Amino acid sequence: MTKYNHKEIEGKWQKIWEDRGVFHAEEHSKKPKFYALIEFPYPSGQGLHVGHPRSYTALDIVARKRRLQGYNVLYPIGWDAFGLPTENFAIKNHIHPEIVTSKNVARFKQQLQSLGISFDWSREINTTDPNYYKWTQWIFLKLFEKGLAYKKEMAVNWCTSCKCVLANEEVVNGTCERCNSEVVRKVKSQWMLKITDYAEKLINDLDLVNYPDRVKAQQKNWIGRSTGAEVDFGTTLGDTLTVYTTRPDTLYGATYMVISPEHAIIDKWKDRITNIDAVRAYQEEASKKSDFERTEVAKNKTGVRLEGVYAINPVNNKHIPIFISDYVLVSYGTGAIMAVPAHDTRDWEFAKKFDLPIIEVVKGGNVQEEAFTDCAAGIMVNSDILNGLSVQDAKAKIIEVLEKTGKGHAKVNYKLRDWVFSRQRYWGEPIPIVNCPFCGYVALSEKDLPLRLPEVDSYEPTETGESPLAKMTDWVKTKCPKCGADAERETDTMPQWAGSSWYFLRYMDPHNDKEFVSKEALEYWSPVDWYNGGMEHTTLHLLYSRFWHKFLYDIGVVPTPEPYAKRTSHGMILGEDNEKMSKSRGNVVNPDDIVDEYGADTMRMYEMFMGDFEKAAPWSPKGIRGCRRFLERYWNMQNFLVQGDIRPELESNFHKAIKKVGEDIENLKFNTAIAALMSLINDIYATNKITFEEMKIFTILLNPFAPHITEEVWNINKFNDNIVAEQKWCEYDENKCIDNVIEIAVQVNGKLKARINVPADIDDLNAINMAKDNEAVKTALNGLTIKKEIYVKGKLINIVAK
RNA sequence: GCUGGUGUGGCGGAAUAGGCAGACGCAAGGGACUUAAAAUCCCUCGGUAGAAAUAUCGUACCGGUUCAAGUCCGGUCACCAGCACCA
Repeated sequence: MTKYNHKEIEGKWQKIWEDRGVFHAEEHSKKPKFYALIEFPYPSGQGLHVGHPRSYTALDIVARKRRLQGYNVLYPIGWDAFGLPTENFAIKNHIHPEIVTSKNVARFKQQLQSLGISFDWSREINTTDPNYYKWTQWIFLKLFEKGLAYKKEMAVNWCTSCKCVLANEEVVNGTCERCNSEVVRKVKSQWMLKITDYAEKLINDLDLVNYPDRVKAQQKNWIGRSTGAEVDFGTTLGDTLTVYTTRPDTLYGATYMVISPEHAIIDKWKDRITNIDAVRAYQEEASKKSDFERTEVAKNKTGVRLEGVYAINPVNNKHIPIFISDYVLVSYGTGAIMAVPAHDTRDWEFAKKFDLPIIEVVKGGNVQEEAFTDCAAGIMVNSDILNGLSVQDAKAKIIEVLEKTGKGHAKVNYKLRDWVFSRQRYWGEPIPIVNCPFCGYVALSEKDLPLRLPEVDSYEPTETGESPLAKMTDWVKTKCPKCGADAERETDTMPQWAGSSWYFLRYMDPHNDKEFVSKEALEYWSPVDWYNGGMEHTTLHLLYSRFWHKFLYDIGVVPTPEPYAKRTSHGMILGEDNEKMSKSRGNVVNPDDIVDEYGADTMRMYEMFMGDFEKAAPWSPKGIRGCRRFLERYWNMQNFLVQGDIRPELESNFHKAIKKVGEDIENLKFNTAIAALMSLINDIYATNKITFEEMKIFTILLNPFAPHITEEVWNINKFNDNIVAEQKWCEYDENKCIDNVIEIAVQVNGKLKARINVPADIDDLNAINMAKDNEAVKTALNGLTIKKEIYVKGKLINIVAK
């Protein structure tokens, strides 16, 4: 037998697969379907990273196994190609982003194909293709039509480097998620999507899907549902101020009120507030701070009292002072709170600083020393009608009273904000809206889609914060689709998240030019059966795409309320130094080098073997050699191949391995599946030969992990034509997984004394008797009285003696 | 601070309806083959004591439940991720 030569084998089989189209999903199939999905890559200039294939290989293994099991598998691939890095590269090097994109895509494609991932390349999509973004725009128009897309003047997150607004989800620790530059607040008119309308469904419908708990928890956390009440406080100036609180039970403990510096009532009261200058100065100061600065000084509470006005507590008519302070956010609840310093840490700090009264209303703490917040089990005091009630009962009762008197009502609030959807950049989907001086914002009609990006000479973002498209006067100037008057196009573009919010639908029917997807394809393929991706998208792409999908479901164009039936998440591949791979650390591993030196099969094996799939794992250049050795050992088994069936002495080894590998693949335990194959090969080597039937089974089990070498072995030995086209996944027989003779551990008082071999079907009494016959056990029991004997079937005997 | 998670050899990691801790791989040491090296094959490989049989300790730390705890319960510490003045 020749030596294992990965270079010859891998190129050969990749070509055969491609020529025969063996991985193309079938149309109009009667087979059961299986839709596996990975997050389509952003084709960056750096090329593929060793992190990418971890996810792709994992689902490739599942997809290949499912094909062998008779499923019609859809495992598609495409390009999430709009976005800033490409645009920035284009600006710097004066190349059109479209050209940059197609170059990067070609590189990525070649790299992915060298890994032997069984993608259906006939369904390749690209978000920057007008035939694709036509339908992204179409979905936007549907959102607009239903009132879920609206334009609003508001304070937004502005990245000083990208010169572009960001969604809340894109701001991390006050900096830009992409470039880490400072994010400041800027008031701009922006397109928004009403994701908040779906807050409740996005939480509740997590019950319908199979996601890891950590993903569900993170999404719930981000949406941030809280239940409480809105309470109307009167004021001595006649106006009502409504506050939101999760603790209406503590209403009698409210000793002052705080409104955010941006609260609208201040303008209304400007002539009645006697210290308006001080108030204005504070507002001015607060507006200058970025969100980041505001939270940085979180410990140190600041504020100014509004002189000349009091709020009136609706339950006891007590007059309490009103402050403005930036610890109250304008964008949450009503922008106003009742402060209960006895039972809220922030209010307590503020009260201490401004020397305000602290009234205990739940017994149990020492509220002069610190806020007593952990008081859910406490009893109400100093609260008139609530005295003596539990916190829970007090909540219910006070809400009842407020509702009866019209002074308040139960209320649910969310931390989730609407999605800021416009970007002041060139390389994105144009928003298909025209601003008409007479009709306002008017949608393009469907027949005018796609609205193509105009050719421009310069894509530079502007200092003024306007989109580069605004400079294209010919393109901007248009007629109102409704009244025909002179009008202007929207010049902002959509964020990168737009195209990725529905791409999995397009894969079902990628070449359709009449509809975004045909009904038939939707009915057959929906939902995605298994979606694997990174944790970093939990509150971005994953949330956004669920929102879009739910909207599409509500308007009747998709058949399922949730897009993904099952979601799993892979851990990151770290550098050898256990740090995140990055150019600046110099610890990046290029997959091309690994494929060249060891081959794609070794690379795939190693990425699956290196650790728990769901956890981060450091790259080890030495560890990869173990996987290469394993494949060579597999290859070399051809040297001692003999005719014959599974040998009786290896029967249970094989059946156990079939069971283990199959189950482990379904449970993302690729590392232990491979370990099982390594153990099996060690067992085979111990006998110095392998039979044809054994080789066949081993080859099929290994095929999803190492598809090239297994095809070659299959082909050389003429088992039949090729695995993917003809072979079935192996079955195991539960009865044959059991050994005839099993080893049992024998303990005396919990300490291991011996191991004995017994027949598998031995009964308790005989097993214990055999154990007691053992010399080592006899010695240990010498002089002791047996108190208790425990036999755990097939595993262990424990004899308790004194 | 809140939410979720993790803590096991020199290293990556196995083992949870409680039942032999360290599977599998890497590294290391020894041996075979070789003029030599590489490759390959075989053996050893948690600590302590011992020539060995063996004994004893050992899954972050303290305590508990149990015949039996890496696994369950109570508490502590450390680290990772997400959120964070959200009332």
